[in-house]
Amino acid sequence: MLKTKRSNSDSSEESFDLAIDASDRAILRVLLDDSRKTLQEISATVGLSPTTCWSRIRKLQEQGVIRRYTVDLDAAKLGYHDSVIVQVTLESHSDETLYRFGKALAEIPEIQECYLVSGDYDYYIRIAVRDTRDYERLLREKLYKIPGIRHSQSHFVLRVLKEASVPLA
Amino acid sequence: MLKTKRSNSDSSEESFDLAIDASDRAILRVLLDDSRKTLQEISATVGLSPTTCWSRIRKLQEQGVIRRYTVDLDAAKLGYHDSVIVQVTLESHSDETLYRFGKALAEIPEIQECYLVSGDYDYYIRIAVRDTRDYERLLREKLYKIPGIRHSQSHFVLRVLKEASVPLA
DNA sequence: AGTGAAAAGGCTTTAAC
DNA sequence: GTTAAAGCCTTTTCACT
Repeated sequence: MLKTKRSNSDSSEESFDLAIDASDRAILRVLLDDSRKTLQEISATVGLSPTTCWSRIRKLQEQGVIRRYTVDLDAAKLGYHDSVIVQVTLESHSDETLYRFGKALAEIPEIQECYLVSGDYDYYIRIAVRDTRDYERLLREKLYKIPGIRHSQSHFVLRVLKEASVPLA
Repeated sequence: MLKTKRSNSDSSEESFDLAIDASDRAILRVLLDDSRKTLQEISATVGLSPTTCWSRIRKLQEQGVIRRYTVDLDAAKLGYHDSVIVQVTLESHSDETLYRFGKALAEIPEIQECYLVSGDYDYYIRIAVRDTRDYERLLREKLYKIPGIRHSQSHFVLRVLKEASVPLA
């Protein structure tokens, strides 16, 4: 097994590259598309026996490659018809400010994604909103209530071309 | 059943608000966290019988609220240790340019998310990269190969505070 | 590592309340 | 919406290669 020391890693205790081969990736590709496929169906696609697929899947779970089984929901059908990307610049870039701000953000349920990025220590946020009025309310009542914002810029999402999923090249 | 006509919707043929109550949301919350929970477990959490949960889940699937069952993968464990947010401004804002550019973007597997946003008709993109060298290669060999880019700005993701999931407030 | 058969258990459906 | 029950199919284990 190839083990390569990695410098960074904020999502794993293991700092080694895992031995994931083409069959594993084939399995993951099937599960990404439909995690309720039966072992027989998976087996037919990847060309291994159901049992082998099962033990590989179990290993992938134990390694944490598969973090969880979940559902993909249609936000619009739940009333969240729009999405807004907000870029926030903070007044202070101290560790404490960054930490406090990040924690406050994570508690807002409408926030779908939130990244601290390099450059000017900005946050990139994507918010799900019911409509423009809801957007205005969210910003005013929730986002701007968090102290420490120097500046923010919003962009409405006009079209979603691709949504999150891990590449398996 | 309350039916309200909606103006926009690019993800659904149905342009009505669906009748989703607190129990449905409770079920969805369980499934988001673990879509392999048994009906008995779900039933215990939401306080309805397994059969009722089952028929509600089936309805949610038919309505398209549940788009698919999938897995949540750890990108870092698959070798994608970093994430970069790229903001792209196009030279032309014609329909054809926007369409062609968007289509070309969607074909790049490393692109995790891609949004066309209002304002200056920019694209917001998040790319999964193996490391900084991989990032440079991706930009040079894939992104910049697409014609029509006026300007682009990259921000490395330093910390992920929250990842995509639909709010169920 | 992969395979195949066999047991244990859950899903799905129907029917009655 | 609920309970009960039946058949079917999966997952999971285990012994073997």
